[in-house]
Amino acid sequence: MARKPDPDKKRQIVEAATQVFAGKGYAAARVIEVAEAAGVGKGTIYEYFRSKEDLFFAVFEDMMADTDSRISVTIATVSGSAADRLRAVADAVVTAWLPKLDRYALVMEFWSAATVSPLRRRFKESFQQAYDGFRRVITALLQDGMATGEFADDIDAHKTASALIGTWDALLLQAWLDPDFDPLGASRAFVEVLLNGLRSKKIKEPS
Amino acid sequence: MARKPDPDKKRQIVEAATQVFAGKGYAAARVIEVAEAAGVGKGTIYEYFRSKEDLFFAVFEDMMADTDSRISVTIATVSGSAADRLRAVADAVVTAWLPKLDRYALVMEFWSAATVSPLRRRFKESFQQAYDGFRRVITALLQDGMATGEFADDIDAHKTASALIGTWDALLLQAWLDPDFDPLGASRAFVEVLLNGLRSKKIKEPS
Amino acid sequence: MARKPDPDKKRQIVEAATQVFAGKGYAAARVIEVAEAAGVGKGTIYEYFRSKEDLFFAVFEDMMADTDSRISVTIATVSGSAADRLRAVADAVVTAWLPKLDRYALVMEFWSAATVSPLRRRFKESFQQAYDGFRRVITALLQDGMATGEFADDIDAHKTASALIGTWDALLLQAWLDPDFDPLGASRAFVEVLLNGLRSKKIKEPS
Amino acid sequence: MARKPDPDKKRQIVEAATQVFAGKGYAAARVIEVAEAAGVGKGTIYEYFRSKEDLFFAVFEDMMADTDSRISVTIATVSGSAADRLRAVADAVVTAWLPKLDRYALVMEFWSAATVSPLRRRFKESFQQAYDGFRRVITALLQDGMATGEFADDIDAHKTASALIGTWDALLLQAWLDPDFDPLGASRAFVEVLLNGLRSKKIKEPS
DNA sequence: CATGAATGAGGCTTCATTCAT
DNA sequence: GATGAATGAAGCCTCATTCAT
Repeated sequence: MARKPDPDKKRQIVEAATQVFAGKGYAAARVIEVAEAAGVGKGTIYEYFRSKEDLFFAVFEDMMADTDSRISVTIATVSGSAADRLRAVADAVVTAWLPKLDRYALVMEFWSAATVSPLRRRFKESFQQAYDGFRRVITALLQDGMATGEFADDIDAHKTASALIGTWDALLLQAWLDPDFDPLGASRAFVEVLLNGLRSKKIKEPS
Repeated sequence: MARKPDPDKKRQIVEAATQVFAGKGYAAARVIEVAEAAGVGKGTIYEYFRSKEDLFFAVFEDMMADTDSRISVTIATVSGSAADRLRAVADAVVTAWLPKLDRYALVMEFWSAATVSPLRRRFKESFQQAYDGFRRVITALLQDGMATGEFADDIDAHKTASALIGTWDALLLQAWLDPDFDPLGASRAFVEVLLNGLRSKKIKEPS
Repeated sequence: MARKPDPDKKRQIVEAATQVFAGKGYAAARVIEVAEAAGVGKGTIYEYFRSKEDLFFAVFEDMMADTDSRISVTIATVSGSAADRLRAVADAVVTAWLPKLDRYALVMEFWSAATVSPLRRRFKESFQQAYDGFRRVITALLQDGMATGEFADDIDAHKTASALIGTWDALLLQAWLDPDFDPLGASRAFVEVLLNGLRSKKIKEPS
Repeated sequence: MARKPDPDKKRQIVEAATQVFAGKGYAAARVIEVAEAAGVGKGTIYEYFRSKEDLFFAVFEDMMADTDSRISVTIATVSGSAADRLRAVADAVVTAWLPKLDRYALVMEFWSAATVSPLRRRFKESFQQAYDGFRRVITALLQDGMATGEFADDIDAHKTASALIGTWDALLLQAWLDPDFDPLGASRAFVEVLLNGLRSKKIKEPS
């Protein structure tokens, strides 16, 4: 019987693993469950991944790449005032994640794994990289606004960007916890307050 | 009469567990390690906690209570303008956590557990409760400022509060990831921008 | 506070243990449960018994002695024809056990322990002794009937006695299994058939 | 394709378990001992049985089925007078068990388990079923004899059957306890007395 | 390449027993 | 004597991984 070679099998497994890990968490997830979800035999997993942990990392990288690309696309596409671009990015981040809030649990899992696993370094680095990349984008955006006079010139762009990124992170977390929470609304309201603050000329120095 | 019951033993175990769980993560931590860290026998753990998971939840509650009480104290103590009180709260939150950033990993563990464990409901509820409590405090603070005319009257206090809380959360996370990151500085810079935005009369409506 | 010395405490513990072992079986019973049932501290058990197994054996001996004395009393009391005495013994055995069928489980436990425990020899010997004693009594009774001409003279009294004892054993077992089963009725009906057989002159030799 | 599933492995494990449980008792037996006796890994046991207890129940059912089938075969095979058939059944029961008296301990274990284990319902039901089935057979045999006039017509067939079954049970028990005891002889002698009693016309009513 | 039967290291937990009070 | 807090040996079971087919 000729076996149809399936070059997508790896992807198939990663996707199944994403579902399973998101649903039950890494520790509680069983390799056999991933295999079943992927519609392959248990042994097949090990044809493509050295170990469960390796598979986990593959899921992680897949997710990071996915998120990353969405943001990049948004940044590249939008034009207009710095404020408008910030609004667009904010909306892009939140809406990119909203439909897959169920996978948000995975992010927690990744953090958690970053504490524990021999992979911790890889995870942490990847996370930092992602954060740094994103922060750079936001920082640049803010500095752009400052350069054009749209924003006040005494803003610490880097720190503000850091905080802002964290805000989105946390809004999504709250949405995951509470299905009634409206992260997009909160994000928008918050961004407006922020933009307002950014535009003002006088910023009181932190004591 | 039997050996005198030691009322500190439970606390002693919780503290040891906090260390161990923070260091290696819940899944990787071994009950015997906790026992050794606490200087008790393995069986003793089970005199005080029904299971490893139960112990984990105790660690969680201990941390929540700890954080909660610090914030409450700050709120009760500080007086002055709404802005000053917000600054004080921000500093309190960040500085309360900074010295135990090493335990921040635990928060990740908790999130993770909230997804996975049979305790998930208890975790989620506790989390939401803590978040709600804190959000209520910040919301009240903002509304206070609006009532006195210190802040603009067209702010969505609740949403802003949600976002702000998340911001602190995430700043600490970044600090945990990157020892060079300065969460207090970022928090302060961000709060100033925010306060500036809050004080302005005209806030553009989100589209 | 003067402690009232309780010389019956040992008995108290044996009785509690009887209840607990009968209810849950030896293996499933916990020493603490016996202690609680006896209204003493866990450590107190070890003041009177070397180990859980030792306590178990004490329960066993207590039961054997109890049963033994009841039968002996019956035998000594009843007079009349051999048939009537057999009827009386049959009724005595069954009715002695009926009210404590709940403890019948204990007999099973004892058998079971006889297989396993380091005490196996003691158990087996005690059992055999009890069986032998009882068998001797029944054998004598049958031989008595044969001597007086009441029973046929070609009966194997010893073997018949063995079987008869086993019958009662097993009837009680069935009663324990099935609360609707009437061991007394079955015993009586069976004894009559048997007596009828015993009285007849012609017994066909087993092939 | 994976290693070819071995349809005998389950049987192999049940047989090993029968040996081990009979030898040391259920509680004292270790799963690893069964595994070693079966020549498989510890984990393999759990491929075929949910738990140690489950395995125990499988051993039980195996034994019951085995006994059952031997009796059934005997019943179906033998013809002749009711008395002859009863003799044949008696011999069949005793000789079926004699060669595996070493496993008789298991029956004790089963009774014990029926008291204790979460499986108690299943055990008890199975026991009762086996007893009921066997009793039905013997009852029918007695009634047959009554119908043909071979036995007296005032016999309580059901009760007599109950007692008779118990007798065999208990004879085997005595044989297990005492290697010198001759259960087949006792059974035969007893059956003859009994048959003699059954054949007589006048049976005194139990008071 | 794919599979899933087999494995065994290692975890959590129980509970009889000890011994300080 | 009495107690019950503390202990740790030991068992059942899970599940990632291997490898014969």
